[in-house]
Amino acid sequence: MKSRSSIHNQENILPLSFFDRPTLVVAQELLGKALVHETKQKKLYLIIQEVEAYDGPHDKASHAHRGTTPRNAVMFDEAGHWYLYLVYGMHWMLNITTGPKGYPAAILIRGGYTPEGTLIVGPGKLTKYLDLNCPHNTLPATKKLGLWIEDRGMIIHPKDIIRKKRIGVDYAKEWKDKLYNFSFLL
DNA sequence: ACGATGATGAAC
DNA sequence: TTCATCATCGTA
Repeated sequence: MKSRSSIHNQENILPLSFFDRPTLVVAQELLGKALVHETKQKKLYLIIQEVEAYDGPHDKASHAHRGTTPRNAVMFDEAGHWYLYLVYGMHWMLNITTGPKGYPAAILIRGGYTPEGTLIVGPGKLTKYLDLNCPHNTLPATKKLGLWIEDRGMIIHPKDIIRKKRIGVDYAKEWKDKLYNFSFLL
């Protein structure tokens, strides 16, 4: 039984145990969950529609495959933490870390439905819509610190999950064709 | 098809 | 300290 306040707040924040599982499993289960950004001014959310897995130390598409650096260190740490970084000098990428401590993995959140049902396509557009940038980098997603993921009971049936190659990782040799991109359509 | 735009990491 | 690279996007 959930606590009374949890029900009243309509909040069911995904716990660390959700993220501390195989990355490909977590990636698929993130579809249909609500990504919430709350500040003093406003509360924004999207229903996660497209994700992409970066899994383990050998994945050549992953920032982690050359070992730990100041930027990617959070990928090696505990699951359920945000990894936010800038690409092309202008776009913020939002990732959530997965797997046990010491195992570098994360899931890039690439698309989502707005409350009005508009599909936001692309990780840079998604962070711009939610007004996200560096402040949340490395913070836990499993506490009420302004950015978290909620289960609102939406179920995406496995047969409705579209599985594709990852985008923008053609340099990743034998890892570039892995079907680590997951999405669904309403 | 390409330029914007700046952090990152590896080489030197 | 320099330099190539980049989990992208808007304009053409």
